Amino acid sequence: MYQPNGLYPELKKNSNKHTVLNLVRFTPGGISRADLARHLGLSRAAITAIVNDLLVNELVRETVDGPITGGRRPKMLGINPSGGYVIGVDIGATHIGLLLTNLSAQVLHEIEIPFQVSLGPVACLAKTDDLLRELLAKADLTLDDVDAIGVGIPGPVVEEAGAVIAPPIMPGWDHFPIQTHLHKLWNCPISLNNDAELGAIGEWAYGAGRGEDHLLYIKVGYGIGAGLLIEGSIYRGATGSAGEIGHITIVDQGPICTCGNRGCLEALAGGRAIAEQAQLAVKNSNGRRTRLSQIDPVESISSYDVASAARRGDLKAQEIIAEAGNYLGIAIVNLINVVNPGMIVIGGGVAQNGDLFLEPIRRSANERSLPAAAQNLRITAATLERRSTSMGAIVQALTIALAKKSNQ
Amino acid sequence: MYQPNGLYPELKKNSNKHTVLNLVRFTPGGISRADLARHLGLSRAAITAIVNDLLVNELVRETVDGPITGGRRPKMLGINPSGGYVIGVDIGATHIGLLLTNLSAQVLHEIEIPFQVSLGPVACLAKTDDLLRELLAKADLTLDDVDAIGVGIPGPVVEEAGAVIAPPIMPGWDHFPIQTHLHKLWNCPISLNNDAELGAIGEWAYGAGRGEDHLLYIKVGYGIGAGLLIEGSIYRGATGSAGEIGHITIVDQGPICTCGNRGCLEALAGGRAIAEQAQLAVKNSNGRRTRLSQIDPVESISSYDVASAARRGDLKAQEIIAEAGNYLGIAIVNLINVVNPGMIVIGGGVAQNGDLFLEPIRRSANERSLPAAAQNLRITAATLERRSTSMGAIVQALTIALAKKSNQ
DNA sequence: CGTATATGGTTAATAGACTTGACAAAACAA
DNA sequence: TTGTTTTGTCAAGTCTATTAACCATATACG
Repeated sequence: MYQPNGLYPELKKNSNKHTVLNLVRFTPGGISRADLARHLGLSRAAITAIVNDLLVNELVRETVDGPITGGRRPKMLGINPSGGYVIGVDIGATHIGLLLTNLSAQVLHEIEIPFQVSLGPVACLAKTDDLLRELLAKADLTLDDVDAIGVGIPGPVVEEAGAVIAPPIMPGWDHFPIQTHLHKLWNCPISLNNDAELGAIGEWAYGAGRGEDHLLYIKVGYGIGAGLLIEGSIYRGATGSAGEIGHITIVDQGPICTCGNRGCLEALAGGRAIAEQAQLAVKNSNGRRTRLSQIDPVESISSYDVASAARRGDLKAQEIIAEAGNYLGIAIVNLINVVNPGMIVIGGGVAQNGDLFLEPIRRSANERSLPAAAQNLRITAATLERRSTSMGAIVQALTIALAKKSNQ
Repeated sequence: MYQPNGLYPELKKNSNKHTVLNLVRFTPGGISRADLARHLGLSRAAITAIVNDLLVNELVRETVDGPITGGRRPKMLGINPSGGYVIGVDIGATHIGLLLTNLSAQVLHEIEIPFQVSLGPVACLAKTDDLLRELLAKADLTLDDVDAIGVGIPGPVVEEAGAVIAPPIMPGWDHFPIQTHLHKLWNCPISLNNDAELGAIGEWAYGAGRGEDHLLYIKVGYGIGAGLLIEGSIYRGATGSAGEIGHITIVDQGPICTCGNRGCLEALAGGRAIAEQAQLAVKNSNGRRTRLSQIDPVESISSYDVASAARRGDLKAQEIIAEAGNYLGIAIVNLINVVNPGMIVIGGGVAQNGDLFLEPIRRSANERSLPAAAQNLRITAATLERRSTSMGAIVQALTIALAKKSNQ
């Protein structure tokens, strides 16, 4: 089951209590005591004791009668949504998004604005602070009402430092103490994570990857990153930079990448690459009218514009998207042979094109990866769409909030 | 600490007892009760009880006085070597090797012969059976004296089936019931694993990767495979084929590979590719005398011959080895960004060339992988040399043997 | 040398988590 | 209705680990 990261190691005590809490959290529709006993391999009596403890602390509540089983009907348990709030923050390369939810992860309020992360940490975090206070004002709440805040950032996070290391698309952020800075602003427990990791957690908890033991989430936004979830916990590697697939080499002497190398995946299939190719195509089209050429100035064409034009039938845009899918397919075949996931979920703006983008990937996977790994592998688009990362941040925040409450 | 695979799930009970046993097994020079208490986060009193249980069952024994600590000198604990034997079997693409050890993994006898795994499962397993009985005869033992046998095989193992799926270098083995077949022959607990995974375990337990939490072992033999050890346990992925890196694409329209695709790593840097390039080089050398050209017939030149010639100064052989290292470097950069290991250990025949082979790899890693992942990453050659895989098989066999004895 | 202090290991009493086995509650089937 | 099945609870007992005391053995220092 889901095990949170090492921030609150006291969770190792009372481990069954926390496993129960996690099963209640992540089982759609709730779960009965008898099912908990079966999942945990404990007696029903033991579960009764654990659940009673969670009931008196008002973390969990009995919701409805469960399905008919041929005997006494089970009482379903769910997280008690009242008694607290959490916030999820998604800082992307070109946007900032925030969600406010109750303790059962139901979204109460939401804000999203365009913002360039390259403007640096001070400006970006100040803007994030403004937005967070705006979000709280909407809900008529203050920071004291918030139990925990999860934050996602598009670079490799070193957990102990609460900072990112040399992130190619985040100039100026290297080693900036993000976690400490935010803690000073908000005085509230904060979980800082990589955006693709959070996307994986979000889709695993509430989206397309529900219940999958070996989930690989690939985020194709301005940059490209991957989050790997193994039996419900993030795999971060030795120094926290696992899944940084944006800078693996795909074409030996390909286009120059922001990281300084050539032919990186991100420089071929990332949102930035897609936008640049579309701009180039419009410039070379000699004024022929297409959906893309109507955008003015040409330099403002974004990957979202290309994606939207492709969905509406623009042939050049479709070609650009399919080509990006093709490059991503090559990278994914390597990932399949190395990681052998049970499911791959593709998120980020470009992935919302569905099969146009996914088909080249599926084709590569079937043709080029080993049968042992390609059998039973599902490749789908993210179902939380723009919210994958911020819902993942909510999951992390809830983990902290619920752990705090259950140890009072 | 090391957790064995799911074969004997009753290990989940008495988990601290087994953690103690594993710490005793894998700590060089043994470990004291006080250190066990610190590692496990238990009281010294609890450790005393657990250790007494292991002592009366003769699994563990007090060895020597430990180092001076400024107080009473600790008594070191080690595995009791007497009372049982295990066997490790390494079935490679072109050889079969067997080790016989006592319960503290000290090698008592050893056999290795050349053998083509492509001759098929029936012939290969019959030959293995002959060798195992020869090994037992050498030690004046019978199969009844053997507690468990670990077996390594160069293809992706599906644990539940005890078989391999579509292994490119093992024609005729697809879905053959290896584990059942061997169990009928030997009537003894058997652990069947992929050879690269066992290499990783072997180097982690007794070789270059001791104590490393995120170890990637890469085996460059006739084929190329990788084993990933995360906090002491093998990562197998969803269907058991994680780490099959031999067939990731390196050169888009490169040479044809045994798997049917083009430009696979194995077809560029595997032992087979190295041998073929050397044979070609000799044929094109117009009779110039080199170390390699003295081998007759030319078709019998193996990757071991190339490696040995390179070590003795043959320039053409060195060039071939360095080029293979270069291709492997490209693949490893991708692995570093995806898996973010703390250490990479390179094993297999070619790796015994040391820096000649490792330098191109280290150079790629530093130039092309992300700083967050490349910092603190060590890349070294395997120290168990030809025994990496068979010692890994011994580790797996010992895990079964000790679990059996401690649950009596 | 004797004494203070630190570490290593054991013991007995105690606390907490889980199991066992019995039983009531609530459903279905005849 | 009665019998069967499943869910949930209760009380007694078991097992594991903790606490706190103790002894054993080392160093440091006057």
